[in-house]
Amino acid sequence: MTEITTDLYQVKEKMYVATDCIIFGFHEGKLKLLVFKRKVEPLKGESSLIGSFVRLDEDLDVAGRRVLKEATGLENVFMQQLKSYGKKDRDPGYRCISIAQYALIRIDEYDEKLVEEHGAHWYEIDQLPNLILDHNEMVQDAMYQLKHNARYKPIGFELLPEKFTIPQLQILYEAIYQRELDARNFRKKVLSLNVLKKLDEKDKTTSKRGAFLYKFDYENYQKLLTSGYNFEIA
Amino acid sequence: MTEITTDLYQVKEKMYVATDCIIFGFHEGKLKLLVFKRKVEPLKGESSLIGSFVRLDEDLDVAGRRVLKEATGLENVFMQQLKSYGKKDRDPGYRCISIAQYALIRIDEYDEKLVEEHGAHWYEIDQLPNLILDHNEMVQDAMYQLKHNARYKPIGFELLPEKFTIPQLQILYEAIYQRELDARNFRKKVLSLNVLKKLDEKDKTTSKRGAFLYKFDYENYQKLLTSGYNFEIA
DNA sequence: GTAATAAATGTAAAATATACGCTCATTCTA
DNA sequence: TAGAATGAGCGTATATTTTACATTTATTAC
Repeated sequence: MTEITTDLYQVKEKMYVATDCIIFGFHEGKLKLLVFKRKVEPLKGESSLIGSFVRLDEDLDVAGRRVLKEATGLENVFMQQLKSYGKKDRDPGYRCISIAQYALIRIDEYDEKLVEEHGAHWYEIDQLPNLILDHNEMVQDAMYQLKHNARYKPIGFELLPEKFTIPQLQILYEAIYQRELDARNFRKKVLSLNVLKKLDEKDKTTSKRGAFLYKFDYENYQKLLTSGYNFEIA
Repeated sequence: MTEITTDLYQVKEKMYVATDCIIFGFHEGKLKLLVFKRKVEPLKGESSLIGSFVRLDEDLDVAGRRVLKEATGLENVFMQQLKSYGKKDRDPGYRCISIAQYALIRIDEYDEKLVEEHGAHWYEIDQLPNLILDHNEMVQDAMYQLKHNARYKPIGFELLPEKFTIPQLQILYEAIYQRELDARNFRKKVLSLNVLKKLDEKDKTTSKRGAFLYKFDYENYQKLLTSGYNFEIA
């Protein structure tokens, strides 16, 4: 057996490695978080993020996607590592570190039944219940990260349906930044990024006139990225 | 025994948890990385980051600081979690995930003897040797993170001696960003941040006239932070 | 056909970033 | 001890970006 990672020490102790998922969604103009109810003791009935142990034959990111899929039915969504939480007594039962990963999902796409089976519930981001262990901290950190990332990468689009209007996009960014944005300036800015494809369709659910639908232009985004473009949004 | 973290699964498998340290320094106008030589098989003699298993009774960040101290003798330096590396086969010997943490140290402060004992060597950041396992990736990620962070948090100061001149600070930022900066604009910008205390001393090692020494003003920095100040540098 | 509603557009002022050249303080040496 | 040499330190003009703000337009409902 090879033993590679450490030079300094012989102290080799195994521990549990878990991953917890911070699942963001956007619905009715509100940024929301998917919160679960524990079904087993201890802390049965308490609110919590959804998580799982990482299996020995499973990549870390694969574990996150497995959890997400089992909780929501969704695959191929935006998911990114947030941070590891490794205080020695973070879990009172045994030593376990958790790598938190956060996902951005289109609420119209997830499987409600699956979610219900897990006792899940969407909460508005500023009306969250108290969560077990260090999950509150995870959510806070994820929220910070989301705000930060949304500013430089167009990840906001991951939370919207494939087709969306500029006003919808603005409301999303307002929810992320938790402040109001100027409609004219916002429109100017996002259009100037050249990553939106205007469609010939309109969405008329919010106005009589209707707002044009757009798609995110992944190809052009990639092209601009490699040419060293700056994507500061809003 | 309580079992808290997971709802979904009973699959509970322990694994090794390691931490690897990416140690940046700044010396002679160059950004450098501390690289170690493995002293044990397998891969004996290969270049590597320094790391250790995380102990069962040890917080994750404490483990990072322990490794850093044992490798360099330094405590109380800037250290921050980078990312977890968790591919199932990243270490050919056994399943082990590693949480990479990066440190910024003042090269004039570290204990050379300790470093030598570990077969360590400072490499310029653009002349690194090949490293074992996924350590190259860790360094790349850390470099990206450093560039990014240096832009919004005044972490650059962590790499300089306590007293430094503006031209020195500029050279550091040039090393981090890997491009030249305009001396007049750089000076204007950093001074406008109001986090530098000008001292009455001069450093005359690089010019006849001498350059005034400054200290980073942590107090004022904290004050400005809480008042929501924007710290974009360079 | 008119009232109502949100979508869409433009421009001027303020703030910020960039580009660029000269003087100053000090040391070295002739 | 005068003056040449060197990097430190400063200021201003221009370009770019951000902000603030008001009106018209397309469509539906009555």
